[in-house]
Amino acid sequence: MQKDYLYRGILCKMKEELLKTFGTQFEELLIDEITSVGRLIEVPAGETIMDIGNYVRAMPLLLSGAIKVLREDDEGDELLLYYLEQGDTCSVTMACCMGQTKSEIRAITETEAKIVMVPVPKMEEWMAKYKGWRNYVFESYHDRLNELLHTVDSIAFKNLDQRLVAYLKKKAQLTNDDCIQNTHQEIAYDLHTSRVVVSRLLKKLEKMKKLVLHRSHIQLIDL
Amino acid sequence: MQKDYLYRGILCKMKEELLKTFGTQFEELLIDEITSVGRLIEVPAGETIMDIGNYVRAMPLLLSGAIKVLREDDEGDELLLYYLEQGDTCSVTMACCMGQTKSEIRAITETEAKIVMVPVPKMEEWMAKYKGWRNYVFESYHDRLNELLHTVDSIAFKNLDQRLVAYLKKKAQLTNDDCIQNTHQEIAYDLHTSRVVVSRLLKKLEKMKKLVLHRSHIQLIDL
DNA sequence: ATAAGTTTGTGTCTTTTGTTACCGTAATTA
DNA sequence: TAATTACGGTAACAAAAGACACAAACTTAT
Repeated sequence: MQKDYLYRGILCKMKEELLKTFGTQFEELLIDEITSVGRLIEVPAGETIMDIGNYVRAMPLLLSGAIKVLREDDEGDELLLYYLEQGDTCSVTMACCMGQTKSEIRAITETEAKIVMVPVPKMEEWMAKYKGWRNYVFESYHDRLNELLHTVDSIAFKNLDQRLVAYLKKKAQLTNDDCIQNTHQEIAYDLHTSRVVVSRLLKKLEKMKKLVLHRSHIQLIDL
Repeated sequence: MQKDYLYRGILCKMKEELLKTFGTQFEELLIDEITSVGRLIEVPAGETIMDIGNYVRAMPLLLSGAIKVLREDDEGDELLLYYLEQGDTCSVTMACCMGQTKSEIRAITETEAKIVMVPVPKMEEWMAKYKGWRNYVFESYHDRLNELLHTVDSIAFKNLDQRLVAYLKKKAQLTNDDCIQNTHQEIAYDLHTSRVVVSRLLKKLEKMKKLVLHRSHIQLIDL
């Protein structure tokens, strides 16, 4: 009895969350289906929710928080590709589900995140059944492709100092905070460079009065 | 009378070509539909079939030949992203069709190419109707996403000499010819670097007996 | 309080890549 | 045939980024 009550409470909360994020683009019936087969999880920051080489059995719908998606080189060094935000899903993961192939990327929660996991067979079923779902899946692919294109732009066409500035701006926007809570080493990992180089460039930006450096955090002034 | 006969001949040829490339993955009914609404075009090498900023009204199915897909920076300099080959379609273009947005990329025929152009409204219709089409569209997105990931790898993790070797190998595979018919300047454009740098690296490879340089073409020996 | 670890600043050196300039030769055109 | 253009080789130099070494400042654990 008590348990059943609790369970219904969780479902209610989940439907509410789904409506908040997807209410305008998903059919009500679809939302109900997601509520009944999806699993709502709340993940703290810094958790790896998908890793390179893993097989994928479920597709994530991000209700809140941010997830960073990255790629790894032969030596195990990383490169940030892009962030997922509210309403996004991981297309690469999706593609892996469908194709039964291993994941090519790693996904780590950047902040605390609420995620609904949808089992793979359902996503195929809904594709034929709900236009809203079809459009969503396509738009996701579209968005991710475009984001990857801009990632390519930034690493192929921009210098490290420009990339660093863009990185800091994006981070501030994501966390809604002008104070970046990262060490130089962490930033270096994301940009796939060395700590020394990041420190050097940050110092240059500080001299240009664009930010103020502190231990383990950076106060943005005017980028 | 005469015209009608000719027309049927073209349709026959088109269906035959479609069967050759897509016979195993598309339903027969779908092939018929494509034959009746699609437009078969034969494009010589070097033609721009899609450009940055263009709106897209049709989706291309590549029956034969190769298409290079590239990105441009602020100064108008280019970077090769990947090649499309037989059976491929341009997902970025597709995404633009659906979303009614402008193209983010340029597509140029690398060799002579046979392409079937499918009007946008049909691709949506078929998505609900044919499982074969749905799978194809998804696989295309998947493949393109993965190719872009490997493009990112190569520009972020590899040195120019490694990228050059990979470029030459790919080109030889595409044209099925160990002799690369390009000037150093053309290669420099694709790799987004300068002619001098390409000449330098090619000379190094020649000294290592990996290839032989000639005017306007390069004979690969052992890469 | 001391020791150990973390974080950042800085100097020097090397490698990689980009830039400019100039020359010789091959190909094309007048 | 002469002039022009395209292509490639090379040297010299500059800029960007990476590698290494070490010190100073700050934090945490003992």
